Amino acid sequence: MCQNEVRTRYAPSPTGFVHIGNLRSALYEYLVAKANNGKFILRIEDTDQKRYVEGAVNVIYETLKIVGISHDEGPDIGGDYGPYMQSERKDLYLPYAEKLIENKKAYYCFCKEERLEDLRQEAEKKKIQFKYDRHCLHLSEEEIQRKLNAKEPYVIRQLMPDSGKTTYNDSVYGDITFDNDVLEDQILIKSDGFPTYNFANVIDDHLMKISHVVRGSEYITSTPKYVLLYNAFGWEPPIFVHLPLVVKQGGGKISKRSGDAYFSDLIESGYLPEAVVNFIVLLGWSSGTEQEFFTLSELEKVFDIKGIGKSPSTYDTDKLRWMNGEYIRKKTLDEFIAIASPWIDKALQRSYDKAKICAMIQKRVEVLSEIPDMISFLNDISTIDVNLYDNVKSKCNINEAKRILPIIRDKIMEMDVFNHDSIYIMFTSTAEKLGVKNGLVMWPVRIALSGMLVTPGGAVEIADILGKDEALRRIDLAIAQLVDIDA
RNA sequence: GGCCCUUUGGUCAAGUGGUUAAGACAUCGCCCUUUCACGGCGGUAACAGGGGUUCGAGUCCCCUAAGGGUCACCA
Repeated sequence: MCQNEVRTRYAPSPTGFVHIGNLRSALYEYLVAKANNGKFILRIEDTDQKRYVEGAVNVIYETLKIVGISHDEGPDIGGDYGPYMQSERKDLYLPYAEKLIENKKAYYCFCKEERLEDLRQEAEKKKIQFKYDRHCLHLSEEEIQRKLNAKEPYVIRQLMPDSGKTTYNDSVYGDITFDNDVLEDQILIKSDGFPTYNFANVIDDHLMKISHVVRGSEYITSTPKYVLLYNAFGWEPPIFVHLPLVVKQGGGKISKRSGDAYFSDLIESGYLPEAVVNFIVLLGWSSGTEQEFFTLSELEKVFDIKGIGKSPSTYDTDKLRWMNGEYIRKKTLDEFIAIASPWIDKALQRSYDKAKICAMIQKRVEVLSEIPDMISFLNDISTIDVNLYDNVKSKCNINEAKRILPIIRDKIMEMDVFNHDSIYIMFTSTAEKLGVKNGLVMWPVRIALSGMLVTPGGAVEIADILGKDEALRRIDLAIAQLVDIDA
């Protein structure tokens, strides 16, 4: 294997859902690897047994699959550096921690959680930052051995230097320096025997030969601790690539309550995976060109770490909607029929020509979930609000409707061929004969056919979809309603 | 609060000392037109503030402010 191979990893913890910030990380990690002919590894970080969620790992596989990201190594497909499920690696971490203890870079801690809690509250009262007081650092060898023999629960803590500074280079943010004395003696091994994320990520990234650690910027402040760990082991740290956060409108981390933040929600409400990917990759990354539409495979070629910005970006649904609409419009009619069908079926109680409906709505749909409301009038309509006949621009009003509708009804009756073109000709020739604008004919017909002020498509398209019989029925109904109205 | 990071229009953003400071979404207006939408054309709108450095600063430095992140036996 090539020594300088680029290897990145997506290391989610299986909490049940993948939100878009998380998905964006996965995307960037994938793209950093692919743009450099590298490998993309999936590792599941399930060291917190308390947070285990049934089926969550499948959600992750499913999400990656829908998005079109495929991993080169992972729990489901194996690889040379497995296992890829951290819980299955459990026993591998302790020896590393013990080695650190030997080298005086870590120590056993037997402090009870209650004691820590008291310390924490005390610190809060004094308004100072809580930091473990190293109570157990000074235990004698014998004392430690005695407690160990007595099976007292313990954790292992990393011993931080208490002076000096630690600096590391980040590909996005540049050099970042921390005073060592702000670093707490963090826990490496928990009392249940599992490693903490803080320990496991370092061990695993090293063992799995991860070259670029790509992750959210919330890890910036804990990275010096990891660097110290790499140093303690004498390992070369990876290249760090911290990503600016995606925040919700108004600022703040994306959370469950901030709307359509979960990828699965987006898909269920009719956003296209490729649109979401395209939108999300542009949140914090720029190609430097004017191009704004990218397929995944294009991104695999042009993605560059240099294009990643430093400032957090807002998750703005307006632009996502627009972009989704663009993707919908770019589809062929057949493709659109395929993705719109479930939504049409959901809305329609009677059978109409789906292709005609799709041709009509394709340019008007931004998100698939809009479809049912858009076409529900095709089922049936309730009593028409006669005020809808009033329209200044087409010079229509109730009286004109009363005049025009019966004429159109008779014309339709005479038609043998009832399709888009013949309907259009019938309307326009009628208008011509009457010496009025097309709009004056189309307006009342469209209202009579739909009962709505705004419809996806005009009188011709709607009549065509409804068919001769239904169109006639609706116009008759409208006429009957108008008879009793004095305007 | 300590530490770290960020700051170009409402939003996404280009910009790497010299530009009339791009482009996109949104918004507004006009055109097209069979309502709406699509499409076309055009408009409004930004370098957080203050000091430096420099012939010259959105670009470099410092301070202030605002926002965010982080301070767990979560990741």
